[in-house]
Amino acid sequence: MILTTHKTPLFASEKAPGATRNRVLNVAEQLFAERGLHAVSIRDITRAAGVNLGAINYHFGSKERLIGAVFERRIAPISEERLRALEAAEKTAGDVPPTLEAVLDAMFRPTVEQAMDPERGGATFGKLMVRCFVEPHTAVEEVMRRYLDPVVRRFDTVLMCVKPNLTAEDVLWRMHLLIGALHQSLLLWDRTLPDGRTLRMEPETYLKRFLAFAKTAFHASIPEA
Amino acid sequence: MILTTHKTPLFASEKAPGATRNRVLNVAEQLFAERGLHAVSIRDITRAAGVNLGAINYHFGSKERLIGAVFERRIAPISEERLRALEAAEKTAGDVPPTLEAVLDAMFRPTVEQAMDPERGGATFGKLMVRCFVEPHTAVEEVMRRYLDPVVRRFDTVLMCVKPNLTAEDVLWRMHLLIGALHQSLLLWDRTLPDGRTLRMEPETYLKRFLAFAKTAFHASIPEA
DNA sequence: GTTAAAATCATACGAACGTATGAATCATAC
DNA sequence: GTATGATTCATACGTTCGTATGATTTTAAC
Repeated sequence: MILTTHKTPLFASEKAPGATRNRVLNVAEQLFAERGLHAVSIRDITRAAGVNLGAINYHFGSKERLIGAVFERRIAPISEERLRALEAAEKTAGDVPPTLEAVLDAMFRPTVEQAMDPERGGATFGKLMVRCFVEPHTAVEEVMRRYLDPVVRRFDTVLMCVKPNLTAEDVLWRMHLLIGALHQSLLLWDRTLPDGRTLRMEPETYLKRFLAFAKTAFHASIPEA
Repeated sequence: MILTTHKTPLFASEKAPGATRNRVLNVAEQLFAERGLHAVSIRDITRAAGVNLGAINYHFGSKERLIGAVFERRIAPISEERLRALEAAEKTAGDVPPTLEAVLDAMFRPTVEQAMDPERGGATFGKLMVRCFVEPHTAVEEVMRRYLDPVVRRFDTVLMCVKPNLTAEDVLWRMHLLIGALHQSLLLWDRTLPDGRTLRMEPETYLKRFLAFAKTAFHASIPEA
């Protein structure tokens, strides 16, 4: 019996499969990053994407779920990369804990590299991520819990071995300070400052400098009392 | 000629002057900090404040202007404090530039102390400020430009004397990283983490630790190439 | 071609939005 | 008292919001 069924269709039209869905995701990411989650209506998105108003509710169910989908598309690979890099660092280190440098690299390199790669959202997603951290949205919070919490917990555990002189609270607190620093720099990445300057730099330079900053900051001794 | 006019009226009612205006400001600050600028309607505010719907447009002109007023009420004193503290540090130092520690203290102490003082908005305003940084709003941007730009420019200049081995871009970039770190910690100040922990600590402890973090981070050497 | 599912479309609904208006109420000055 | 300005109030306007619906078009399998 010969089955002529093919799962991957030969496109009769010029349109790629999921073209509408993807265009909506891209445009939504762009607009959300530029104006904020609440300030963008689904009409803004469908208009800019050149698709029908109903497209969003058809493909995503609701605006809420669209926001979740936009965020998840980028955060999922980052979380995986982070955990993979951390594991690699542990493997390299062998029986002793990995170096602080290696752990911080595993934590921040995935985000920075993604934020510098136009194919994966570039600076746009960087800004969106900051918004998702700040603007409370049920759908986003669920996605963040699912992807980010395990990462933070995992890194937290390792870092306590790397820096045994710090308490658990110290480690967590410093980690969050660095995440905040990262976000701020992503937010300002392509913004022109009041004096006309910009903070843009080469991706590799950025990564090196940020990691140097992070490593030094993390080594700060705890003040007495 | 005896004028019996008095500018400060003896209140016939129990209501303080500007009571409605102030209640609106307080409630709006609270709600904006909790839910974000765009997610709060003026009906939410007037309902929570127990005042008439028209009160906001009567006292502030528009929602936009209310947002500006809420933000300005807190950021103005902070900006003044920062500049005053920086001047004091320069005076103390005499002919040489002030220490990095003193400059960072002048920059961050006002915000932290305000964020710890319930009388001046406490943690609520800390969160609101983060939102104002992230959510673009015409009225807020104008206020931020007016108050924050001069401060950053002034500190920038001084810091370049304090750390002459850094370029202007380095100084600016590190300053923004630290501002991001500060904001993140304000945002998380009273948030319960997934494991039930919190990052709350004594104000004086917080300030000491953050300044130690900032000072160390700022001293980080620039990576080669 | 026929058929059924998937996708797109124009359109409508009720709710909530920011703002404006004019009457009612209050406080103060004479 | 009366007059005047400041404030509060109930209410209405036009717009935009997210979502739902049913018709229409497109796609893929036979």
